[in-house]
Amino acid sequence: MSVSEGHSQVGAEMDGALAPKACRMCPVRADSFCAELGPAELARLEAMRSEIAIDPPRLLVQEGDPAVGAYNVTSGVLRLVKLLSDGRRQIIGFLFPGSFFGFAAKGRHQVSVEAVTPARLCRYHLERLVALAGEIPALEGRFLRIAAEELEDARAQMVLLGRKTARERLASFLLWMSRRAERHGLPPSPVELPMSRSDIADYLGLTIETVSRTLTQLGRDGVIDFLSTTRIALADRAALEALDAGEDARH
Amino acid sequence: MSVSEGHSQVGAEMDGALAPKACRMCPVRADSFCAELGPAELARLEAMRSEIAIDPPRLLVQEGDPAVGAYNVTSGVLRLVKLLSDGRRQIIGFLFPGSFFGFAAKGRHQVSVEAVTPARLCRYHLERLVALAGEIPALEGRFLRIAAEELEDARAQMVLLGRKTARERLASFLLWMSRRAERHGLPPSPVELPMSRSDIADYLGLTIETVSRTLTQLGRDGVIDFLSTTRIALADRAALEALDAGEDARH
DNA sequence: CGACACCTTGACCAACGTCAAATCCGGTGG
DNA sequence: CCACCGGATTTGACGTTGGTCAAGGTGTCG
Repeated sequence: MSVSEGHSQVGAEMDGALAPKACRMCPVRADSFCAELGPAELARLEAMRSEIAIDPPRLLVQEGDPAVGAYNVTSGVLRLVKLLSDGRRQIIGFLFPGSFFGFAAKGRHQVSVEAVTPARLCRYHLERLVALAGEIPALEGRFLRIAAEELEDARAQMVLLGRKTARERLASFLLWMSRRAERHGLPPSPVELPMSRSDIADYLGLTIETVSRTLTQLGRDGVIDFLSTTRIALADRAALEALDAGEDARH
Repeated sequence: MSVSEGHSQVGAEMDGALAPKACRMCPVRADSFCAELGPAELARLEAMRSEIAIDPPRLLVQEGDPAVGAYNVTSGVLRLVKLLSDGRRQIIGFLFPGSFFGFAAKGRHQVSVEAVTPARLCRYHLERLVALAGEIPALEGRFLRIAAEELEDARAQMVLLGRKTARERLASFLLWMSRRAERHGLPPSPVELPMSRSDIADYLGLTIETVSRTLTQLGRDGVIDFLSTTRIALADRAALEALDAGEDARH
């Protein structure tokens, strides 16, 4: 298992039949970097775009690969993964529809990207996209804003990983998923969890067992309700928010 | 205690006597975002620049402040801090000479910035700096690169905080300081630690006691040598690198 | 209906945190 | 130059959270 872009590891190329109008009709454009572009610019972007599909457990990108592609998620969920050499795993973040991925500080991707659910993405040639950004200041500004937002998320996650208890981590996670749903016009509760307990554990710096036990405990305490394993109603949002803020390590 | 920019919380304004040539003679320019600029552009930047000094334990910026300033460190060390509401503290990173600070995703700084040692910084009005970046593609590109590098650092730190043992965290930290020194033309060993044990603990997601005990243990094992509390020789770099990579949780 | 993957639960354990005391070290004043 | 002071650091004894190991459940898809 291994290897990278443009090979069988990656999902099949889709036919470009819809390409000319694909962007204009794209359901996630408002949430994506390409929202920044006018019609003429969008046409230029479309010309350098291809579409790919990727199903679990496929890798889109592997840690260490040369950074040749840049991607925008149109549907599905993916995870960003880093491994230690003995196999310990940390999930750095998730990609949802509208998310962008592609910048790499030193010419190589420093994370692997894997499908959590079947997903579709627009792919761009990174250098060409960077060149386009150099010509369109609004686009470069948008990328800068995306980077700043990701940095903010990463910093919040550092607090979670460095200082929060298991209960607080789960509360923060559930609220984060809830807020995300709300931002996309969905109800804030119940929350739908497309990723496995194992993914949640590796995202929160815990084990599967601790995630499971802690969720059970939150359920017993009436803070959440299980509609199913993957659908959770936030029964006591105030309690979750107190936990999220770290109001008291004892709860 | 509190509050923010432009007030007494911040160090005194320095006189601009050297200003016209200050940038050209600046010892950290090669490491800073302004390295990107030609003479004419540099003059424009200088015109919007002021210089400040800040001594511990002063705050340069407080979490939640509106983001009006952007800063470049010319000397000294600062720390980026986030707090939970019950007082638990996570240090998100350190700023060294040449480091840039200022982007905020939603108009407000999401971290506090505090002096670790007496420090000097160039200060810019954030909006004007952003406007300048909009006019100078190379500058905007540099900012994007800075953001990408910070993101990479943050992601590496997420692995550390989520998955590494105390021993591995200290090894990673010491190597990181060593590599940083080396990049700036200093010897990779001994490492000089300008920050307190408490800062190290809050950066690594540990307690002071665990930091102290773990360093003592690394010393007993011959991996490091204490020249003083704040100067540490890396006696067995290979051992540190094995720990850093997470080759085996048992060591 | 059965197999398999995923999830939950239980018993036990160890790494790291907490609480407390001793020691070190730099700065100050005699 | 030396004694003293106070904060930082180290060390020690002990407790707790979350990890490990090991069974059971549960649900989903042939």
